[in-house]
Amino acid sequence: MDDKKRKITLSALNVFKEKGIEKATVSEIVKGAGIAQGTFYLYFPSKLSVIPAIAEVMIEKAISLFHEQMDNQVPFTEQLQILIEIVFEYTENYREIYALLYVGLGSNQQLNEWEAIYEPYYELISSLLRNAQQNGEVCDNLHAKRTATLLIGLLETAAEQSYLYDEQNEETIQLKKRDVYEFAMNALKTN
Amino acid sequence: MDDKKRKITLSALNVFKEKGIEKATVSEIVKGAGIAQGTFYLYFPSKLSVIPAIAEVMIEKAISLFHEQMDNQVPFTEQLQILIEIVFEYTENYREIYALLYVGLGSNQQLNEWEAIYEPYYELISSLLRNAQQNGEVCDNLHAKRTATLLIGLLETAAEQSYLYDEQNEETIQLKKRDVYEFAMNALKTN
Amino acid sequence: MDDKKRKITLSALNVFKEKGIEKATVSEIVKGAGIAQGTFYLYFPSKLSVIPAIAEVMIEKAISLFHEQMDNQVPFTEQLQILIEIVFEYTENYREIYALLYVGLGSNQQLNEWEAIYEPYYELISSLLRNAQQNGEVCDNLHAKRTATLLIGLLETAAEQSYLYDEQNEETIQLKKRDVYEFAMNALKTN
Amino acid sequence: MDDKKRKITLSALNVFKEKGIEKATVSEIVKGAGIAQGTFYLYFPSKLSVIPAIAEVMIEKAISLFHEQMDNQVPFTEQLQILIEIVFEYTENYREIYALLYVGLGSNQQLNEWEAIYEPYYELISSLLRNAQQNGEVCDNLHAKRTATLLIGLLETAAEQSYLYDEQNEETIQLKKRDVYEFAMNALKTN
DNA sequence: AATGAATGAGTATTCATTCAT
DNA sequence: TATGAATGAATACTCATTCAT
Repeated sequence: MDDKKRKITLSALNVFKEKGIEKATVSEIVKGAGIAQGTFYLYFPSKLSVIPAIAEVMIEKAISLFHEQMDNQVPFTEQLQILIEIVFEYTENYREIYALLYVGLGSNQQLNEWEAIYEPYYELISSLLRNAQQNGEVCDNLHAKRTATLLIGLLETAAEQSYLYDEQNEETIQLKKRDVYEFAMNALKTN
Repeated sequence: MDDKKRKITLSALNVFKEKGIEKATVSEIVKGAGIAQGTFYLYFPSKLSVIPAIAEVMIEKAISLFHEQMDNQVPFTEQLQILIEIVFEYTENYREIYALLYVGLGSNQQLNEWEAIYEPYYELISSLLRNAQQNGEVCDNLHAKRTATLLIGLLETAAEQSYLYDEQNEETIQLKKRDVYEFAMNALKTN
Repeated sequence: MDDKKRKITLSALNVFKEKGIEKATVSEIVKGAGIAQGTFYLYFPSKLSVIPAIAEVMIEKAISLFHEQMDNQVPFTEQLQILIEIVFEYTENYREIYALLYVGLGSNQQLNEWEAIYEPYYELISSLLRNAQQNGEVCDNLHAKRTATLLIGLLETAAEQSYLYDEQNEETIQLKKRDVYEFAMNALKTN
Repeated sequence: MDDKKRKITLSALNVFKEKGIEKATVSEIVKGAGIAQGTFYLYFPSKLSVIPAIAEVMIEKAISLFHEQMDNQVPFTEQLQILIEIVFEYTENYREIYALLYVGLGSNQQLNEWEAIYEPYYELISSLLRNAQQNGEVCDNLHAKRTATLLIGLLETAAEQSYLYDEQNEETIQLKKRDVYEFAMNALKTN
């Protein structure tokens, strides 16, 4: 991505996170990016059109977290725990912006883009499941890609519930992680 | 709820659904409610303060769908299918508004209210699970309330994915329902 | 004056003093008067129409201050000092509302009323001057009524300057009183 | 002053004069200034913040009237008459706006600015008095600056009374000028 | 006379976007 | 490419006044 385009995207990410999409001003975004007001419009046609670029950046972050922390050598039980840690970690940091993007893309009628952006992430989890199936750790009957989608949905929802509703002490968060681990493991395991 | 307050809430629900919260105008809301502009402010202090009232109405609708369609006499496998139908049905109708409320409550800093409003719905599913546990249809080790929360999250996420990403033909939706049924049933069943 | 009318007038005086005429609300005025919103309009046709009633009350206060403190037996030099004290005292308390009324009456196009309301006060000072002229303490050539008008204007302006501009320590106020006493005494005395 | 800022100030002066500060609309002000609505806010943060700029313009006008009409060569008796003419002239033109500013600055809590803005005008009159004192035309005991303040107050009040109360025929105005001339001359002259 | 719920006209201010430089 | 001054459309909220009770 062009250097300035990236600067704008990252600045917008911060401003959207702090103010929400509607209350964020282009003026603040360009201030954060260190460019002039008009320059913004050389790279994006409108304020809302930055949103898909932000979504890309966020999935990049999730995927790079995955590559940093995931270990292909360990058994699936452990891999699932690592995955849960990853999802909880990025949810904690990006929960608000994630919800904003979800709505923002909706109002922007670019939901199809949303799916395309998520695609590589789903694929990553799919291959994890396929490996586990080959090792007999995960039930063979499950369709890897579709199950990956459900699994990610489950983990993200659990993380959101954790950071959204609960009083957010370390204890309840650990409890939630264990709960969702048990739930998912049961759902996936060979009988 | 006061008659006028309810009229305002329902009108706001419709307008928010069509335009989104930020682009909705109080002027349209009152037109829909058949009252004068100033009257709105006798019942709500601001445009955003209608949001919790809408959330209540929506949970009411979900709960009444549940009471209409759920059958306490049938086995849990069938109850789960009914539950999936219910969640997919209200998600189809209220997905956008649901997401809007999520963000709206957030910007309104009333997220704790959100949990309180959801509470009776979680409790409803909990009792379903407890009955199934007594009948030996669901694994006894599971904590009913916490599992209910995860289960609802899973079903809602699946429904959202279905209506959000997919091309929304009847076939893929049926496939998604089957997938999530299998996934959840595995997660819950006694071994 | 009718009891309720007086209650409304006094409440309006307080609210106007605190908020200014434009920012004062009828709602606050009636709250202060302990009556209902609609009752206000049984006594006054509009918010601005209370202003002349307030002006009357204020001149009443000035005149009653005069009757309380003025001593007809003492020489004019001393009477002038007493008059200065009176004007400074009511200016300190009612400066803001006085200015508001001045503008308020203007926008209300009732300036002629303003003069009529002031009339008894001017007359009071006139008779003071006439007495002093008979006693040879004040120059005989001066037209008592017209001089009274100038004198009141001078004293009120001096008091306003004192409370408006200066840092309002007791010392500068005493200095101002002495200045205006000398100025006025020179202007009035027989040569 | 910036060209646009001056245009806005002068337009606001006119609109305030016609409608009063509260009833004046920014929309009218910008129409009069020949600029767009938003441009107003590039130069002033709010409608009320134009007031000090107007006050400056008005004192400028008073001072330039003074420089045009005052003659340093003539005796003080004549200078005082010229001064009275000046004060009556600008009071006639700017009485309403002057009162509005007085209240406007008050509600704006910028009364200290008001004094600072008036300062050069007071200084001008002071030097007039000092010259007259050197020529033995004005009593040496008087403190020039403090007396100047009282004198201006007296003249402005007299002019206001003249244009405010009286029926404003040329005769009563001339009478008022003569009255205030006698009053002031007595107050200032050497005995 | 008294009430107070309902009305709806009216306006300052913001900010995405443009365009002359 | 880059700038940033200028634009002007768009809207939540207030509050004096009314009127059915």
